Amino acid sequence: MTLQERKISANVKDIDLVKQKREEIIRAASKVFIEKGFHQATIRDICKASGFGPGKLYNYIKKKEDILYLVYNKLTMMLTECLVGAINNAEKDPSAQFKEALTKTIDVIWDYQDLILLMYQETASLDKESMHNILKRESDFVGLFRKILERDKKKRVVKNKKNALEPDVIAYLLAFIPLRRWNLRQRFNENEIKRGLINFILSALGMNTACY
Amino acid sequence: MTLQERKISANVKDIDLVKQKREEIIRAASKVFIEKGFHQATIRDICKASGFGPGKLYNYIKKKEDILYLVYNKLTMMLTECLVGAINNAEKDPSAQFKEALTKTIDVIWDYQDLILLMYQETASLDKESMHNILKRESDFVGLFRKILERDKKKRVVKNKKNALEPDVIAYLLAFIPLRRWNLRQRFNENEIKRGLINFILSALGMNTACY
Amino acid sequence: MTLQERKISANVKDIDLVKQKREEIIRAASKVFIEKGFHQATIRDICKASGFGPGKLYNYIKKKEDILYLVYNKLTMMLTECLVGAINNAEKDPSAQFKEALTKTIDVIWDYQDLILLMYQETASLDKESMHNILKRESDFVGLFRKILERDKKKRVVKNKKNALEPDVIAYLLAFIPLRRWNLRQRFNENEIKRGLINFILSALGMNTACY
Amino acid sequence: MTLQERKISANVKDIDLVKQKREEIIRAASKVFIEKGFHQATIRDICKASGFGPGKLYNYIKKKEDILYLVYNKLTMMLTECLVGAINNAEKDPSAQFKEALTKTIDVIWDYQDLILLMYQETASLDKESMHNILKRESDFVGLFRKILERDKKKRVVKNKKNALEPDVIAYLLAFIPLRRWNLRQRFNENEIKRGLINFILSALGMNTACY
DNA sequence: GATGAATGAGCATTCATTCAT
DNA sequence: AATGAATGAATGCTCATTCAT
Repeated sequence: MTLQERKISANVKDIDLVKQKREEIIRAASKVFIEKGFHQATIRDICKASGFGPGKLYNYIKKKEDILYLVYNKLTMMLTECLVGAINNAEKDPSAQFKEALTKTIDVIWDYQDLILLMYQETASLDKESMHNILKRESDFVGLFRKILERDKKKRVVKNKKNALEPDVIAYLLAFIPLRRWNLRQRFNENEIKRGLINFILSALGMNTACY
Repeated sequence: MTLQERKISANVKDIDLVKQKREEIIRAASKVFIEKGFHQATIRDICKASGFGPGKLYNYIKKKEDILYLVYNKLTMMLTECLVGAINNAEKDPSAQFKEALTKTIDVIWDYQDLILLMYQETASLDKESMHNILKRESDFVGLFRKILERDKKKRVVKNKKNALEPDVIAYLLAFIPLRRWNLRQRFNENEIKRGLINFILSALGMNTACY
Repeated sequence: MTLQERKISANVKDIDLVKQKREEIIRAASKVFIEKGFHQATIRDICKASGFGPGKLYNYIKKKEDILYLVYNKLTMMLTECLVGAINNAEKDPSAQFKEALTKTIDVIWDYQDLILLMYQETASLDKESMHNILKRESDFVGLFRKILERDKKKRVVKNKKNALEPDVIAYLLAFIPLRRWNLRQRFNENEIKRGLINFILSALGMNTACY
Repeated sequence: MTLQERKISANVKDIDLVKQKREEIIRAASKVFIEKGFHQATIRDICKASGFGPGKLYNYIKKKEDILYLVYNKLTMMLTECLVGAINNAEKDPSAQFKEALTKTIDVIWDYQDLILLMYQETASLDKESMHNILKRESDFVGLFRKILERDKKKRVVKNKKNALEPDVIAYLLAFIPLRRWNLRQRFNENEIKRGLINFILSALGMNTACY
């Protein structure tokens, strides 16, 4: 599950500078992409938001799409790290631990729902290699869930359903909030959405939801 | 739940001709949009695919985005009709009926997964009015599910979970196939995906999945 | 001073029908041209205003510009006839007669100021032949003035200035109202403008302006 | 009578460069507009004439119409400056001074007759703000004439006619040359036209024309 | 002679990318 | 390494004109 980053070549040689400037680009571009979408966002928009001139910007990327990849890369790194972190923090009993991991993950997803929505909408805008790379992250993310579910099944916390698709569906359910946000906003508040989703997942897994 | 279509004005007066030519446009544009996405697809692409010249094309629409709306409109109409049809076909016991409706809906979704993916990706490309219109269809779709679930709960087929978000999540799960297609293709075949999804939904609702 | 009309060929053979339909076209197009200008006005606009379809319209003209020529032709015919009429109506003494001709001409110009403005603005949009034809009308119009002024000079009504340009300038002054309309509207009313112009012309000619 | 320029925003930041490049655009576009008129002139024509590519061109303007405004702006600035300059050059007696100002102004008008004709023909092509701005220049120009005439009246050089429209008509007469050029060319040469016009104006004002 | 759908060259404008300084 | 003006192919769309019915 090592994350093999697609390399984006830069004119600038200083690796640390590249890393630092790309962070600035990611920060600015995220805002612009969320606001306008990838295609509507122009390089000029990103220049304005980042304070870079086009020449400077293109010293750190090769094409516009690279910026999208940088944003996605950052995001998927963060999400994966978050899930890994939540899981490894194993102090409590398996059930409570899973619930906590889920809660934490959903909290993070809530915070980044705009970017995650963007990711679902604009992944197709990536070239083959970038897309393959990002999809690999997602399948790693699903794999992480599979591992947790299997571990818990062994410990008999989760009722065995023998449904091989289950981890994929669970992982997919996590995108519920970003993808349904606009449809839910009028009818539910943040807590209702989060709790509703967690309860649904837990009961789908046959886990006790009493504590919520 | 009446579907209020947004009217797109045309230069051509003959209503039937407009209807017919727009079908051709929808057919051609669907292919192009699926292949390239809305923004990458040029009017010239759609002209080539439809055999229309730009002038002819613009006799039936006002702007590029109208074509996207026409495609969405067609799709959401079909999906809603399909679900309504499946539900009203009430001969069997509630449980069997729900399962059948679900199976049929998922079959249709499978057939149109490319377009549904497009819809999730490009809805943001619509103008306010069109987007509102399409989102309304989706919420009608969810409402349809809520109705079914509530009807079945009364008949004690479905275990009551008191989760107000449930219909939204179920409706959302139907988009699993289009949205996860690329992530699943390598590991599962059509039947595994369909059955896996149906089983997950049924067991999440607490319904017997033995027959599958 | 015979007005040699440029012939515009028509698909339709019936001469009277052509004449009648062209009158309708002129009526409708005048409104549209005044409102939007020649270039901004589309054939569709003229179709809408006239109730003609494009096919019908093009049965009576060959190109868009022909319509402009038809409008100009109508207008210059009317203006010339008006001036000729006013002059030939020779009952009073020369001085009074000239003043009356001037007054009447200016009244007509006032009524058609929109079209005359259009003519000054869009003459350049005509092709060579049409433009030549229209310019010929203008020089005929000037010639008419020259004739009057010379006749009056012999009768010693008008002081002789020996300025060969005078008739041209006087004719030009008649366009003062259409061309300066927008600059005058805020500061003067109809009567002030008309009287001011007439007085200026008369005193430039050295004629008594007491009666005004 | 301060001339409030409408600001046209540019992508290029260097103010001096903008000024310089816009001069080039004005130079090239003037030729093209004179030859073809504003609407017939395409951006490609202006690109070809200026040696600018469309991208470069649009770095200095926002829309095609801005070019027309730039041309007009340049022209009206020049005309006003010329008149102001001629007037302030007050060494001789009022009568001679007025004649000189008139002569100089008409010389300038002669030199720019093509552009002035364009201005009369295409002002309607400007948007509201630009048109308002240009009309303001014209009324300032008329105001300038009013001032001169009133000054001279006080000094009894010009016979008082008590005609409030007089300055407007005089200013209007200055456009005689551009607007009548094509009608005059065949019958008069440059000097005849200039002298004829000056004499007409002077005698209309009741000034001695002996020296001409 | 009327109808109105079809045609397609042409338009103004944008914007990712480059490259001289 | 930074700057920002220049590049120019490509885009969505219009509209005078034609022509089958």
